Amino acid sequence: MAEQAQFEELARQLSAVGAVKRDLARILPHDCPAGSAAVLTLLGRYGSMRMSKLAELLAVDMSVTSRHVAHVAERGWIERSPDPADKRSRILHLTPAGEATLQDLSRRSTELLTERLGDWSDEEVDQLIRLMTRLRASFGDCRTVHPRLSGSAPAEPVPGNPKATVTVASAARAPTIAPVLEQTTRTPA
Amino acid sequence: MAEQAQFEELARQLSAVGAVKRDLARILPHDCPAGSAAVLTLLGRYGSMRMSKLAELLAVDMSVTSRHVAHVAERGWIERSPDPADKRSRILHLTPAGEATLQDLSRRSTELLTERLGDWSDEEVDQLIRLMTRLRASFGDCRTVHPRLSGSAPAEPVPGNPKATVTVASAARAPTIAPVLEQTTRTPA
DNA sequence: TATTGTTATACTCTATAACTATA
DNA sequence: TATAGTTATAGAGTATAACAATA
Repeated sequence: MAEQAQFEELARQLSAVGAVKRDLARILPHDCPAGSAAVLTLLGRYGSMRMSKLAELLAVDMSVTSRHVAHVAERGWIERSPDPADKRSRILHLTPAGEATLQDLSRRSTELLTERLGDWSDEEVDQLIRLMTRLRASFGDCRTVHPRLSGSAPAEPVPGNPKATVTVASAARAPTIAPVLEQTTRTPA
Repeated sequence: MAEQAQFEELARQLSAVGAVKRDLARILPHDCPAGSAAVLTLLGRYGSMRMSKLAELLAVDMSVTSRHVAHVAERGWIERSPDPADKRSRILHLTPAGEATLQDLSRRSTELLTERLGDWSDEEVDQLIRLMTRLRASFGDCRTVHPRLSGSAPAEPVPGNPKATVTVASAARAPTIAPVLEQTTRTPA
């Protein structure tokens, strides 16, 4: 069990990591803000899905997701087809233009990270990824995705079948401090 | 050297960590948004300093710092005394009320983190702190503070003299991809 | 002329709440 | 009644640019 001083330092680091995120956001195309990039990235990684799934993955409210999705749809990067199984739902999927944009995004962020983290070892990057994944999981992130198994393993993209429609298994976690932790991404109406 | 897939995963984790930050922000008092909390935390940790130093530590533009500082000053948590050495500057320092608020903030965040990270070991938390610190440093964060020495050690508060006015040693780093990386926290006018 | 700090403006991201269409 | 998604509104955070006072 860690001490108070450590927790305060961790809180400080979390607060300060915003500068890194903004640096990463600055290299995005002008018509593709970070929210749009996140939508494209998740659709590219996990394949077609419904709004509610995407909201879960983005870890933001459905209303926020709706805005981001509308933005990328306006630019023709995704399409929203009706869900035959539920007429209230829409299935989101990347268009070829969206795939192209995604590739551009990937190229840009990889270029920047290659520059910035040139002196990091493979293991160090991996460790940071693992710890951040675990951090999110520890925060009761029921939106943390386990595409294959709902075990305690960190979220990974579907390795061999990245285009399969995701079925998110909610991580079973009993919140203690925040008993009203939202189990959905929805604002109670 | 890490691979592209790792960098993309890291970018994804950075994007997703926002949910953790928002969780942490939700427990703040209603009149103390995250920006104010950051100001108080840094003043408490590094002691009295000028606006420009604080902007450096916050890793945001001076104009943003000015707003945050105005907010906490309005609530009587800090005071802005004139700098005898430079009449343009103001020295920021916590008031007793600010110290009290800071203690409250510390208690709240510690409580939440103790809950959420109850099953983390001391070493794991430490490792995450180290990696995040290094991440910020790698991003040319010339605002990363090394109160004592400007070596490659992670930023730590001044251990024995937390109230000493900080003198930030700029991390010497030659940006390559972004040659116009701001060496100041200032928007070019 | 350059620097410190403030203010005005605009943009992004977010949550809350109210609404519709469907289940 | 409950759920999926949309939209309107408000709040926080940020950057840019223009400004005043001082160096």
